[in-house]
Order: sequence, then C-alpha cells, then structure tokens
Amino acid sequence: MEVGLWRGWVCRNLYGQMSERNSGKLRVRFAPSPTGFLHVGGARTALFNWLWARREGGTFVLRIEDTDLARSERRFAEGILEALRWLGLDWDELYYQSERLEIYRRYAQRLLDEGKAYHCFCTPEEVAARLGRNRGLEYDGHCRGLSEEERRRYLEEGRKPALRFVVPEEKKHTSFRDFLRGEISFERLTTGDFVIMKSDGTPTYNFACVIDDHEMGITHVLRAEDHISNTPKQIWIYEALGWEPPEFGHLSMILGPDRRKLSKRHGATSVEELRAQGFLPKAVVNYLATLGWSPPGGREIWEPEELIQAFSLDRVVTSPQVFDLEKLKWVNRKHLSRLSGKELFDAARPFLEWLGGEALRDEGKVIKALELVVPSISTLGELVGNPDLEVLFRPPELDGAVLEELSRPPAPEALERLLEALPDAISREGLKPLVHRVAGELGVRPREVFHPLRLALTGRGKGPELASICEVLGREEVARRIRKALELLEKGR
RNA sequence: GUCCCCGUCGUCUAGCGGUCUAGGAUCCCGGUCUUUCAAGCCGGAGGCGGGGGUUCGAAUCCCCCCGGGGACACCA
Repeated sequence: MEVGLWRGWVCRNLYGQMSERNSGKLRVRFAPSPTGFLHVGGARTALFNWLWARREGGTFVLRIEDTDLARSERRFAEGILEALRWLGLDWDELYYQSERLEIYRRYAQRLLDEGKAYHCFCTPEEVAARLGRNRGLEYDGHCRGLSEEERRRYLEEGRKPALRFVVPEEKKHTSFRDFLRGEISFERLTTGDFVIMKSDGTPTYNFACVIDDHEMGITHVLRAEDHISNTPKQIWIYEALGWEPPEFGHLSMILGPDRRKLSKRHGATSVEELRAQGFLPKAVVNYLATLGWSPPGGREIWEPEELIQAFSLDRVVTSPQVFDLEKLKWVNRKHLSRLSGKELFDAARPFLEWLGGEALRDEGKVIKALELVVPSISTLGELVGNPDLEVLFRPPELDGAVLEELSRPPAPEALERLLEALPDAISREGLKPLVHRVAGELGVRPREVFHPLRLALTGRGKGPELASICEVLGREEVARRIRKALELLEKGR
C-alpha cells in the first residue's frame, strides 16, 4: 500500500479501534535521559505523546532513562521533571530505570540461558583495535563461541563480561511498519551482535527500552527519527523474548537555522532557557504543537485544552522542522495579550524583582503598568530593565538633551498651564480634552503639548499612550513630575 | 564508508490527479491608525529541488539524479 494511503488508513483505523475497544487503552511514554536540560526537540516529542494520550483518554508514562551512570545526573532529571511540569505536561506514571536494574538482569539471564545472548569478554579497546576506528564495522563475534577453557581464563584475569545479543546474518535484512511513515525496510542493517548488558551490570538503551516498554504496557512508541535504526534491533529483542512489539512511529528532527540538528550553539534550545527568557508555557506548547503538526482550519493560536481536542496523528508531518524563535515570539505575544491582569501579574512576577519590593506592593498598579507595557514586548524577559515600565514606578532622570527640548517654546508654557489645570482633569478620558484646550490657548498643535508632557513625565520621546501613563501615575505624581521639570528648567535658565 | 529518512514561499505549513494563474501564518517591505514608539488593521514581495515518465490533465502517482538530515558505541 502506498505510504500516503496507508498513513490515512492506519490513523483512521487506529482511532476506530481505540474508541470501539477501550478508550483508556492507549499507553504512550516519553523517555528522556537525564544528561542535560530538556531541549525543544524532546519537549515536542513529549508534547505529542501527551496530546495523543489526553486526546484518547490514554495513559502518559514518563520514564527517566538513567542507566548511563557516567552521564546521568540527578539534577538533570529533576530539571526535566520541572520543565515538563512548567509546560503543563502532567504524567500518569513515573519510572526511573536506575531503580529497575533487577528486572533487566532477570531478562538478560533468560536470554543467556536460552542461548540468545552470550558473554563477551572483549574490552571496548580490544574491539576497536580489531575493527579499526572506522564506524560502520560490526563486532566480529570474537566471543560468540568461547570454550569453557577460554571463559575460565578470562574470568581468572578478572574480566567482567558484557552480554551480547545474537544477531543472525539473515535478520539484518528487515523492515517494520511505522504508523507515521509506512513501511521502512533495511537492505542490510550494519549491526553485529550488540551489547545488551554492560560489564558493569547496567542495561544498554535498546535493551532497557524494550523491557520497559513491554513491562509498562506501552502500546505505541512515538519518538524522534533518530531512533529509526534502533527499531529493528528492539523488535528482535521482543521476538527473542516472545513478546508482541508495540506500534512504532517516528517524528522528524527539529533543526537549527543552519538545518543541522538543534543544539546548544543555536542559542536558546532548552525549555529552561525559554522559561528564563520569559516565554509563557502555553505559548511554547502552542508553538511546539504546530512544529510538525498542522492544526485544522489553519488557526494559529490555541489554548492547551483546545490542542488536546484538535490533535490528531493524521496531521503530523515527517519532514524535519527548523526551530524559528521569531515565530515563537509572535505566538508568545499573542498569548501575552490574552492574559487577564492577574495572570499577567503572576507570569511577570519573576521578571519584576529589579523594580524593588516597594514598587510591587500595589498589585493593582503593577497590573495596570504591565498592561501598558506588555503590548510592546515579545517575552516577559523584556520587562527586565524596561524603561517604559521603570518610569511608571520611578521618576525619570531628565538629561541635558531632554531639558534642552523642554526649554523650547511652547513647552514651558504648556507645562505650566497643564499643571494649573491638573486638579480637575487628569482622568484617562480627561487628558486629551485638557491637552487640546491648552494647545488651543497657546495656539499650537496638540502634539506640541503632548510631547513636552511626555518628556516631563517619562524623560523619553516614546512609550505607551500618555493618558494611560497619567492614569497609572496618579494625579499627585503627575503634578510632582511636572513641577520637578519646571524647577529644573528654572535652574538651567 | 554502509544504511535509513526527508524535499511546497527565508521559516512553519495547507494541498491526497482537475476546484492551484498553489492557500494561510511568520519574517521582510509599504500604507493606515495614533500625541510618539510598538501593537492593531490593510496591502505587497516571496515557493512546488532538477530531469524523465504515467495521464486528456500532476505540487499531488512512478523512476533517476541532486540536495538536506539522521543512524551505525559497554550514549540514550
């Protein structure tokens, strides 16, 4: 069957079965290794699994693959958990592979007993020496048919064996069905007898992964493309253990602007960093959801709950995606503009410390201030040191250039008249008529009154709407700042 | 080197043989609104990697080429 057809067919049928059978049947997982921060590629994989599980009323399993003692770190595992929590991707079950070593050993023993695996005493160095440094060369089977004598000698040398899985030559020509891509077949997989248990007693990825996916009842493995060539190996292990493999589907990779696998050197690529920069979690979820999945109707902005409803596998594409920070910023801006005052305050809170505790005491004022400034920013990080925001809490320093501008007519006169008229008109609606009146009295255009007022209040030529600034500052503060400006002008004369 | 995957505007994508002089979004450019900047609104530029087939008809199906990416560990 052709790929396109088959894709449509499998997706539709999958859903059919799913709802007919038992809607709680789908079990998917996300299985990160805690060797670094959660990067956006991993987050996208987690998200798709989560969306799918939630959509189908299935189970989302989180499994920390920390069998590599040398590279795994507790803090990374915690960081990943925290990042997922932040994104709102809640899991139903959580496992650590490092706590399941007995299980792997048990199955490894079984494969050994059944002659489907064998001890290998070669050190990595010896194997490398025999094969050369070239990649793509397979283990030569040196230890496959070791005699008792040889075994004993190695043991006496104090060698600890690794366990290798027997891969018959004829199995290397193989194929499997990918529920996103259709049939994937391999002319000849370049895989010799591969290690399933390391000499330190921990399992390798391909082995632990199979044992766990089976033990945890995973029905569908949805992971990134870089696992395609692992899949046949894993299927062999399922077969050797007499298990039915789950269905496999492979998402594309997420690339940097240079079309290479996204990595640290591409800038902010971990969700921790995005969080630190002030992206909203639901904006990140929204953006990531549309990387490789196209929402029906072409709508761009979605709440997480809406994504769950709209998500479907048949709109997932398998070509690689470039991570576009600009688009993420746009999505973030859209979500920022949707927040309520209270939500905005809570989200912005970590980015307001620099204003000082005193400034933050009046939550109502902070919210008003944020509502003024946020439309002009893309990330909450842009609030840090933001002059438009600062000026709402601290009087501006009027520098020489500003005073110079303010000293030019009709500015001084305009400020004085505004000050006189302030007591009766400084509401949000009242400013405009007031300015127009003063402009009329002076015989100048309104902008020649607006501009000096802006300079006196903020020390800057641009910023949010003046009336709103006045409203946030309050009449007293507005008067104080105008008076201050006039004083400085007086002094400079 | 071997194997695998992928290929529509710069980027994310719609597209399942005619409705495509290829639609949307972002970015960029221009205009508009406004007391300023941004946002908003309106408009514009920009693409089916190439070549062969199949067909009355191909972005859509097939083949070759080219390009990009990935995998080949006692990492996951």
